[in-house]
Amino acid sequence: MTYDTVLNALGDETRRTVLMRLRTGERSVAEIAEEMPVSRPAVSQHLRVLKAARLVTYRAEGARRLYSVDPRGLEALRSWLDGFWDKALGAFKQAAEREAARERRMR
Amino acid sequence: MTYDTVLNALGDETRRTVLMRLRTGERSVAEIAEEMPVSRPAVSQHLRVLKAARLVTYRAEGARRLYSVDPRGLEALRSWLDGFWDKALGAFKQAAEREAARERRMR
DNA sequence: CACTGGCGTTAGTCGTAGCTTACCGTAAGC
DNA sequence: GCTTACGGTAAGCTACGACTAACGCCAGTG
Repeated sequence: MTYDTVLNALGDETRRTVLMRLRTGERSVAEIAEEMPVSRPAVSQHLRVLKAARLVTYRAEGARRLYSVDPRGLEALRSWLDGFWDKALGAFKQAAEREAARERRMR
Repeated sequence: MTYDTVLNALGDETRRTVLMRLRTGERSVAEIAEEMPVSRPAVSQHLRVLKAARLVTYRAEGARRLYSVDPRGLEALRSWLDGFWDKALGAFKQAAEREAARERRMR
């Protein structure tokens, strides 16, 4: 839902590789699992977490479910990152100026 | 060092709040810990992970260590996000076109 | 030189996330 | 109808990671 759900989801290595597989196009659960060292139910559980974070979606095609990347989760992460960057910019400036002052004293 | 170290570090809620505290300026370990529900050693361990991910730095001031945000980790995360976005863009387009085609069939 | 405060480190406990096995529902094909 | 693929769910186990407690180190102060 929010950015912290996204970061929790992306905190796991296996989930990231699942997401990588989907980067080039949609795939079924079995297709994802067979090129990974984990079982199919494990992939299914990871997909549930990724879906809750709005990082993936699926469309049903018969009994199969074709998963693909959902841009909304990435968008949430990006906006959080931008906001954090702006807020922290002042602190960076302070540090840079303090560093510059120290340099002047050294000289 | 790379983006996955950053994502592993940001995957923990406590580490994110530590980073939030540092967003407004540099602080010592004790200062961070006293406004959090965890002990000082716990904060210290989280700071070590954040430091390995280039998300924080510190400067020694006597026996104290004043931690502040390190832009390099955020930069690594941003470039990864941008790259992923570009790679996945093709897949988004495909999905959008398929959706549009389905809409036309429905009509 | 003691001594105190501020941090880091280690050892060890404990909770939880991730994995597997097994089971159940569902959709298509015979 | 029965059977065969596909996938989500439940139960259980294991292992990793987060936390605390105790100890040790270094810098400043008397």
